Amino acid sequence: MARGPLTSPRKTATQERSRQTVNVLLEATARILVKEGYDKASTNKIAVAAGVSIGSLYQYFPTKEALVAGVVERHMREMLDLVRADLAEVATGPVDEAVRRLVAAMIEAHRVDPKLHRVLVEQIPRTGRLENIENMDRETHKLVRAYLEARRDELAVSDLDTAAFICVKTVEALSHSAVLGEPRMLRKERVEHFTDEVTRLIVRYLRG
Amino acid sequence: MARGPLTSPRKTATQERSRQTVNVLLEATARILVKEGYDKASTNKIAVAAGVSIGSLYQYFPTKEALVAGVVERHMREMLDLVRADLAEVATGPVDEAVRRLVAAMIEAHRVDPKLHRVLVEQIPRTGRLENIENMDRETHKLVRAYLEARRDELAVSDLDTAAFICVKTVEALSHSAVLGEPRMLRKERVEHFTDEVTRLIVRYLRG
Amino acid sequence: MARGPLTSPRKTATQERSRQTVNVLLEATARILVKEGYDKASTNKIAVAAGVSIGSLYQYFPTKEALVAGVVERHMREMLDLVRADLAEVATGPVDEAVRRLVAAMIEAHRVDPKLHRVLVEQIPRTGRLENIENMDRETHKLVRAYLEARRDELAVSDLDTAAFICVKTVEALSHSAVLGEPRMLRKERVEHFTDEVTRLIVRYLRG
Amino acid sequence: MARGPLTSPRKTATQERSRQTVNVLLEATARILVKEGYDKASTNKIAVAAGVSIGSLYQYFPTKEALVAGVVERHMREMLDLVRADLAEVATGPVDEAVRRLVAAMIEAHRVDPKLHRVLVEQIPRTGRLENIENMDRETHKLVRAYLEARRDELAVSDLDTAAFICVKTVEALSHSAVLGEPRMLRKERVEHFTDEVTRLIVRYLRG
DNA sequence: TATGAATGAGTATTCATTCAT
DNA sequence: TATGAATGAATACTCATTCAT
Repeated sequence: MARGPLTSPRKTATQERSRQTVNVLLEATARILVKEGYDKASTNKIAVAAGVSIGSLYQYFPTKEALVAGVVERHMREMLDLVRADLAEVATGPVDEAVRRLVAAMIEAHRVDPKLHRVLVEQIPRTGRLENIENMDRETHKLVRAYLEARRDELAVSDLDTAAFICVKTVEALSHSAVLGEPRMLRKERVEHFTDEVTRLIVRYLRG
Repeated sequence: MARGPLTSPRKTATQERSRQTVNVLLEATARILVKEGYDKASTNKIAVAAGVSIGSLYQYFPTKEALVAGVVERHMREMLDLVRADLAEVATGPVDEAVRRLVAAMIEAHRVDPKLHRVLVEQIPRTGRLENIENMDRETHKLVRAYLEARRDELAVSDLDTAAFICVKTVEALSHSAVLGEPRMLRKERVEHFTDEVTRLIVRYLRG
Repeated sequence: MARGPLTSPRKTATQERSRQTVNVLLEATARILVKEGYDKASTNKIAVAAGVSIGSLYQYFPTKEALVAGVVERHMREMLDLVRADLAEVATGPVDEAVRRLVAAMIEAHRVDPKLHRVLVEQIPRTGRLENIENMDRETHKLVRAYLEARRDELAVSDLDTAAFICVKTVEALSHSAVLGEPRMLRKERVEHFTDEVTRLIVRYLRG
Repeated sequence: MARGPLTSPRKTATQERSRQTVNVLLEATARILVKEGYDKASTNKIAVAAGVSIGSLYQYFPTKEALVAGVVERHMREMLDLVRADLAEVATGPVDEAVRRLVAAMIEAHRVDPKLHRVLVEQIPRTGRLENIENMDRETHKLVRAYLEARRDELAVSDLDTAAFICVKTVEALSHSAVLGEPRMLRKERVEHFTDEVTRLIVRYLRG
């Protein structure tokens, strides 16, 4: 895209500054959400924590909902990226390997920022733009469904949608509960065991 | 009902009136929680909806938290009672039958009041008395673990705790998602199918 | 005291019971005032502390103000009685002895229930029946003025009212401040000294 | 005003506006305290009286206590400043002159805003920042004690602390009672007389 | 006469959002 | 474009008092 020298679509200083501010605000929001919980995370507190005036905050995010949605989307994207990357690597591999990777990736994804994840899942009111918190699952569902479809003849499943639904929800729920509710289940010496068990659960279901 | 001569421990009018008020308040709270969500469910609104003065509300529930906790506990008890009753009936039966009952009961439990369930799970801040929302899972875990222990020699599981954890969380998550997120998966003609699938998932895992 | 049989103005059982209840209520009020302060001393709390129903409380005292006024009046009467008794004993004695007794009595009076005294003086809103908290001073003023009048020719005062005003207010203020603000000034070994000083202050003023 | 080259620390418009708001709030608070008494002086009423939104009130004073403390401190400072100024002028003068000035100053101080003074003294709950209402007396005590120390050899007092305590409390109590309780004692033609009497009381005590 | 459940106006305080500078 | 003072509706909760039983 960049032909000559200096023609590269460099961001203007202003654009750069804006991006900066947006970033700073999202990070401050995440921090405050974790520290104070959703209810006590006021936009004024967030602005102070970000070192940005409340006026500027509203320049970039017109409502509190938009601000929180920003954090949610960023967090979910991060998690999804991990899963997507891992799944891509095994997209053409055997089922047991693929499932194991899915499980490991999902656990890893929940470890990106467990405290933030908990707040987002447990406390954010699902209204407006925030209704779609479960988007990640929908995306994962698509990926898994596509994989199952490709491997259909190896599998003993009647209904691809139900199968994908079960795989994704199950792996997600177990990762979530293990990371957030039973951290001792994921101590170094036991992660392997846990991953094995979940993998077995899914593989047997799929293979029949 | 009172045959004997005046000895029956009949409730006083006063006690009866109090019990009434408490009930009315819990019901109104549930209704408002569903209609407005946790954040907008103000105690004043609830009192109006209950046809009770705000003063009376605070006579019975000293904080908003206590009021919501009352609703949570009642709802969780209802759900748990369903599961417990069904599980008791198959406590000595074969694994596949028991699992099928667990799955069916869990779906049924999530159908008691799905909208309320969603609000309670998604929006209630886990602080103080409200921290224990997941108690139901803990109770169910105990029941399932006891069952697995009794049937240990039929099962191919190494670690009872992990196995119980996986069973409960998985069935709970799938029921929850199906009832709340994919209601079409539970249309009359498909409930059977869905129950079959989840049962298969668990049974194969346990039987090895 | 009772000569004839059964003619004594004996209180009926009912009257006795009423008097009891009133007493219990006044005592509970004083207790709660000391423990919680005026603002947090609610009539409901007082009723509970008195072991009396809120309904009964309002049968005997139609408003919170009346209840507190009861306590104020009782307390002020107790204090005043002490002063009056001591003053009566020296009503015909020499000035220095009388003043010393006034000072001692005033200190004693402030020691009857200093914590209650503080609450009554510092926190009770002076409205309605409560406006007259300073009544005690007015009574004492009369007594002292009468004494000064009787001894007028020994004294070097031009104006009896001003002199009485100065005596009473001064002794009262110093007793109050010593008892409530500088308790170390009234330790056993120093009471004498303090009493001496205050006595000297007043005697010199009066004697000229 | 700004002669020099732009270096004058001129207040920004913003700072000026803030200072204004604070002032307006303190004045409204004093007004409402006088008109309604402490208990009925709600923050909302005060905000309305100040022509300021309730939100702004809380921007500057985080609690009702802080607001009232602001009024108390300002009022006590005003009173103290009067006393301090007068005392400074006679710090090296003879005892009778000094005492007379102290008495006159104290009366003057109580006349700054007698109604407000009454409310502050009689109704403010002594908790937190408000505990120190009697600070003025403590300050005055220091000043008087220092004076007495300097003049020690002219005086017939054994104990400087007790003497200072007696002087300050007595003069304060008499001024307070005269201004607030017996205003007729301070009518034009009688102030002189009253001041004389109080001065005599103290001077004789000190001189022995 | 005693009871205590019920009342509801009133309180201090918060916080998302606006807008003059 | 950035700032932060200002806004005011809304909130959880209290308490003196009433009145049906």
